[in-house]
Formats: sequence, structure tokens, C-alpha cells
Amino acid sequence: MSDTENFILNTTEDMIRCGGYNGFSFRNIADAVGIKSSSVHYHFETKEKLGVATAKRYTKNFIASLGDPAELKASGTNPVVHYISAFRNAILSDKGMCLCGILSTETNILPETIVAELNNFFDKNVEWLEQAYQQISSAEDDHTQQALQTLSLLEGAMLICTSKKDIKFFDLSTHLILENVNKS
Amino acid sequence: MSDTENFILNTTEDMIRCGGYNGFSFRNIADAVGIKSSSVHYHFETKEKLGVATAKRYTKNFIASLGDPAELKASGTNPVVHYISAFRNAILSDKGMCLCGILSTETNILPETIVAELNNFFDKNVEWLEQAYQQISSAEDDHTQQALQTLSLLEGAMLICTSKKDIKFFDLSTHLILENVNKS
DNA sequence: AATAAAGAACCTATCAATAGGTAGACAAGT
DNA sequence: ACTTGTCTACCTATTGATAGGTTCTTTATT
Repeated sequence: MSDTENFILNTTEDMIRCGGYNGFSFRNIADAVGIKSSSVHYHFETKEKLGVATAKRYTKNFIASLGDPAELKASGTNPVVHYISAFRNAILSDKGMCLCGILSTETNILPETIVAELNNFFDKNVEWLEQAYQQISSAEDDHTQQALQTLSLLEGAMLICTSKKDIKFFDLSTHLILENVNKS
Repeated sequence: MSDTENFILNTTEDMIRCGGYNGFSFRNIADAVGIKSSSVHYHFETKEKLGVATAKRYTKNFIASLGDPAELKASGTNPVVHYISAFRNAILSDKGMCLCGILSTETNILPETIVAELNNFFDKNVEWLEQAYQQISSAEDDHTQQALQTLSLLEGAMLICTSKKDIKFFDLSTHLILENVNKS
């Protein structure tokens, strides 16, 4: 993966997170990178392939940045609290919505290959959260339900926060779940 | 409001809920309605004004369809359960995501007049839910927190459900909150 | 070591399709 | 006469994508 390709993917991620799949063009990307649109096509043949590559990298990086739930617990960190922090930091440091969150609202007009990657992102996140809840919650609880509830809450909180442009709304939305989780 | 204008707004709502603000064009709308794009401009001067009108009508209709939280409680219906059903029905009967949910992911590239209407939608929903929680929850609870948490959870559940194309994910996401709320 | 072939990475120029928007004509109803 | 609602025709800008050429580096052959 060359520097240019990394630059293109970074820019594409930023732009999708700002305005969705139809909110950017090859020329937007090219201008930001400092090359011509035909050169973007050289690295990523079609818009669909560029979208898939961006989403795949986003999923990989996001899951990798979370670490291992069991290890987090072992080192004294509540993994669900850690997960919520990851979303909070994404709002503060990056620009805009979760990449897969915004793309999934456009599911009906996206190429199938991209939708498949969105589902992969959600599956991976649910899987991680299930493991997290196994660490901190009783065995009788339905960890899948807990995982899906947490994921939905965070994606929704991010969405509202994007429109309101104030982290306060994220904190208010997640306050009760954090209270609950911290009891464990 | 003429039949044609209603038809245009219906179509615009459907199309935005399918693919966002950049996912439809005046020609798309015109074709669906059976007129020419210039005739759509006759009724709604610009895309921005069409977007605002669509969002305003959506907010008005959605809030109106909820009814009054106090009256719901009085007639034996838990207003929060009722609210969750409203979102569930929106997924099943309509096509796609919450209109203001999808638009808010695009906040950064939308005209200010539309963003203002999105914030109005969220404010109105939080207000309604605050009143709902006043009916069913103890006075010591922070009703604003409860309202924002519920709204975030539902918007997020809708988002994931849109990508997964299976109502099961909505039901799993909302199961725990429904359990909690039904105790009241 | 000198040279030729191959490939990577970019460029200019262009394409057909579509975008939002406008001007002006037309027919029908008041 | 005036308004309403529609039309045709057109404008400029942008879209994703392609063709073909240029420059530079790497590799293989003599």
C-alpha cells in the first residue's frame, strides 16, 4: 500500500464520514491529494472498489484499536466503558459520523459489495461486545442482546451528536448505560 | 397544499429515506410523479426548499401520530412502549431509515435551513419522551437522560436494521429497554 | 557497464450522462 | 386579463470513467 493510496483512503474516509457515498467525487479526492482524478482511478478502478477498500480498512482499524476484551478486563479496564470511549473519541478527534453508520443509512442505493462490508462491520462489533459482556455481566444475561443494544445506542448517539454538534448529547445518551456497566 | 405537491413530498420523503439528500434528483422526483423536472421547480423553487418542506412535514406528521403521552398513560398504554412501536412500524411499513436520522448523518454538507429542521425534529422527540418518562418513571430519575438514551437507541437500531434488512436486529436491540419499561 | 524492455505513476483531454436551475410558450380555468 | 400548472428547450457544472501519452525507475539482456 503506497503513500498515495493511503492518502486517497484517508481522504475518502473523511469525505464519506462528512457527506456519505454520494457526497464526494473522484475530483474531490484528487484535489485533496494533489493529483488528477484519472490518477485516483489508476489506484482504485471504480468508485465501488474505492468504497469497499475504504470500508474494509475502517473495519480493520477500528476493531484492531479496541484490543482484546479479556485482556482489557484482566488489566483492570471495563471493556464496555473502553468501547464507549472509542466512539466518544471518534466524534471528538475525527470528523463526523461512524463511516459504516452513515453508509448503512444509504444501503438501498449502495453496491452490494459495500453493503456486505457494512454487515461485516456490525457483525465484528457485535462479536466484540458479546465477548466484552461475557467478561463483566452474569452468565444468565443475553450477551447478544446487550451487545446489540449497546451498538445501537452508540450509533444513534453519534448520529444525534453529528446533527447537534455538541458532545453533550453523546454524554447524556450514554450516561445511564455507563452507570449500569460501572456497577460490574 | 395540492395533490401534486403532496405527491412530490411523498416521493421526496421516500427517496431521501432510501439514499439521503444526494441520492435523489429533481428528475427522479418528476419521473415518479409523472411530470417534468421544471414542474417540480414550479412547486418547490430549489432543492433546499424541497428538503426543508419534506423534513418539516415529516416532523409534524411523526409527532402528531404519537399522540399525547399523558393521554396514552391514562388509557392504559405505556407511552414509551408506544413510541418504540412507532419506530418499529416505520421500519416495517415505510421504506428505510428515519428521514431525519439519515439526513443528520449528512449534516456537514446540508444547507443550514435543513440542519435547523433536523435539530427541531430531535428536540420535539426528546420533549415528547421526557413527558413520557414523567408518566412512567420515578421523579428522581433524569427524564432528559432517559429520553435521549431512548431516542439514540431507536435511531441506532433503525440504522443497523436498515443495513441488515431484518427486523430481528431492531427487536433484539430494543428488548432490554422494553423489559425495563414494562415494569413501570 | 551500457542498453533495451517493462512497469509504475502520473498527466492531458475527452466522453456520455446527469445535476440543479431558468426562460418562455402553451392551455385551461377564473 | 390573469393565474395556475404544465410543457419544451436549454444552460452551465459536475459526475464516473476511458484513451493515450509522458516521465521515471526497475529489471533483464547483451
